[in-house]
Amino acid sequence: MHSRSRTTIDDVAREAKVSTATISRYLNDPDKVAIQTRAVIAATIQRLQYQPNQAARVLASNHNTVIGLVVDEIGGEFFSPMLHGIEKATSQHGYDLLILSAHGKAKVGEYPINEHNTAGLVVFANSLPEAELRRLHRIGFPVVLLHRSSPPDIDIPFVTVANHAGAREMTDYLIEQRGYRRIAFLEGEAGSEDAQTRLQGYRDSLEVHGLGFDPLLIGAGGFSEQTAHDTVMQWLRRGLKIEAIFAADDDSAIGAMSAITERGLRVPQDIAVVGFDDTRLARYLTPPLTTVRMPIEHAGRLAVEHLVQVIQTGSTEQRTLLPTELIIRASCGCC
Amino acid sequence: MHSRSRTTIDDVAREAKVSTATISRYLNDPDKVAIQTRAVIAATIQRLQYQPNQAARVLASNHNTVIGLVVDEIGGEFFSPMLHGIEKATSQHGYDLLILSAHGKAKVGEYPINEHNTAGLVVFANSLPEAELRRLHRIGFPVVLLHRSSPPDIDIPFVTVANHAGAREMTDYLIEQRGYRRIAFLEGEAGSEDAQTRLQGYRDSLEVHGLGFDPLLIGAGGFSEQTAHDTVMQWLRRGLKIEAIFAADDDSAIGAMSAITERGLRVPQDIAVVGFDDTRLARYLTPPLTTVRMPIEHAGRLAVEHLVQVIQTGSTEQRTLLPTELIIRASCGCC
DNA sequence: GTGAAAGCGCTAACAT
DNA sequence: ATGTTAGCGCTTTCAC
Repeated sequence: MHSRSRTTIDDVAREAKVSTATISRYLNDPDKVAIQTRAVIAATIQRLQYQPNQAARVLASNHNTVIGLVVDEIGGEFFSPMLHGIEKATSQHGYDLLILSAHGKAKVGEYPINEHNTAGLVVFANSLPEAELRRLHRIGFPVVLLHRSSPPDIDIPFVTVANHAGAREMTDYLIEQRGYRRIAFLEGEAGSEDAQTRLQGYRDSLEVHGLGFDPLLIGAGGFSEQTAHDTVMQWLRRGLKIEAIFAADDDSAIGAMSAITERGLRVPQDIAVVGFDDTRLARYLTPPLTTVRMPIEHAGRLAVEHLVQVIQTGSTEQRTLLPTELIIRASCGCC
Repeated sequence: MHSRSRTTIDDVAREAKVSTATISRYLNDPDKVAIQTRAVIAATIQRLQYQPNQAARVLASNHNTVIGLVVDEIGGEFFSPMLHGIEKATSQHGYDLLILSAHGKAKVGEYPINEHNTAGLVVFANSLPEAELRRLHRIGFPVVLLHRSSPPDIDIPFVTVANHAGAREMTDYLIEQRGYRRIAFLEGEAGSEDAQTRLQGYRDSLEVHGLGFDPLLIGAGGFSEQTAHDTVMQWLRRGLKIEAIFAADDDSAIGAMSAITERGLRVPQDIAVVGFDDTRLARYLTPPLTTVRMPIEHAGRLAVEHLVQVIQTGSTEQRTLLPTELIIRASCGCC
């Protein structure tokens, strides 16, 4: 453990021959201090290498400039742009960023980032259990949800994307433009709202087109290359008849493609594959991946901006649904 | 701003009819509290939805479990695996992670994450100026550098990869196995030690093979797809004769490849391209990218583990140099 | 096993 | 413009 730092505000005050209050003023609003005094203090701080103790400042002022981000696990193609957007917006607004990977680690009421060390929280998907969300909401603490909506009976602002419309559009396209009938779906992670909504979009499209829903055509993708690969491998071994695979995200689309290729089949001639997200990888795949583009970075930025608004004004847009866009490349058999 | 939280340790103490000291003991070491008292306290905490104030705990105990990570900007293919490694190791050792994107924002002595709110720091590349590094070192604060070495006259532990050997090996391969003579090099970011060391590895290989060093064959890559693209475009327009391009990282290799393709040339038949890092994208490119694999995630994990060791025991390995590995794919013209 | 009380380093009235 | 002082919420001796 690090020993207590030697230099405190008292040391500086003593050396500069002023009171601690003046040092504090200098730190928080230099204009309130005479210009000559300012110079003396600056020199003393420099000489003593004084570093204000944040914990003490927060405690005394009940005011802090840290924005917390709760995620479950950092990984996959998805996180990089999201973090980038969040980080940029955070520093633009003069806040620091505290990232917690919750991993479902703590019990409710035991999260190491909460109302005491942050000014507000961006909560990704279901990285926090609903009980903790409710507790935060009850005490009026600023929270913005990202990639999930608010529990129905309370109203926490959220930023998410049009998953249902995107999935619906993609499926419509596969049916109407490409003429596929037997379209399999690789589900996302259990419990993920994104995952569930995309599945619903797919099902609704099938229904509208009078195509029966076949449970055999639904498999686990887990937002993971490996999981998707294994599922598709099984389908293929069993000789399941499939014309196209709609993967709930690009990572699982990659897994699907590699499984198909390994079985000696071709994408899209034998089986078409499409994804969701349009991560950076998508256009580099062979064939390039048809997918639904999500404004990942933008969503991250918006979440922070809304949070800052809540922190500063007490309120913000309740619900933000960002549009998606169909990106047609070769993997769907269009060209 | 969030108003002060309603429930404090005093409230709990009063309601539970014990002293604050007992609550504190319960929080820090329940065994020191009688079992019946424990139950009462637990119930009271639950009922009052009490959340200990971290700032106050840190202040009073001078002890915290946050590990700080300083980066300059989150983005690119590189960060995702690095953060993943860091995050995993951090939580495995029971610490929380505070990430600061420094962006060269603060003056020395003004960093929002320092000895007061963290138990130690992992500092990525040159996200912190040397003066701050020296200050931290002077006060004996635990720091581990990642992807840079220690300033020569002091000894801060660091974890980095064998950039020189990797670049050297790659260049040797291009010359000896592929027979290229005119090999251009796309430099990395100015000031980056990784960048500089890779360039040196390239130059040393040329020299050993009796190939003169041609300054015209060195261009800006900036660890960026765009920068590299522009540089290569210029080279091509000027009709510079090049057999191969060694990009200082995979991102810039992608830019090089797209510039070549846009000019109607082929990789590798007309110009070979190789990169450095082996990010996830590399194998999906067309053609797949020959590159130098770096254990990015592992390096991140190690940095944290060494830091934890410093925090807990006061010392650790001074220098860790992780090996790289040549990954031969099609972009170098091998197949 | 538990309580009383003195801080931790700083801020924010309130004085002067 | 500057000093005095009472906390912020918690931990930690030292008694009992």
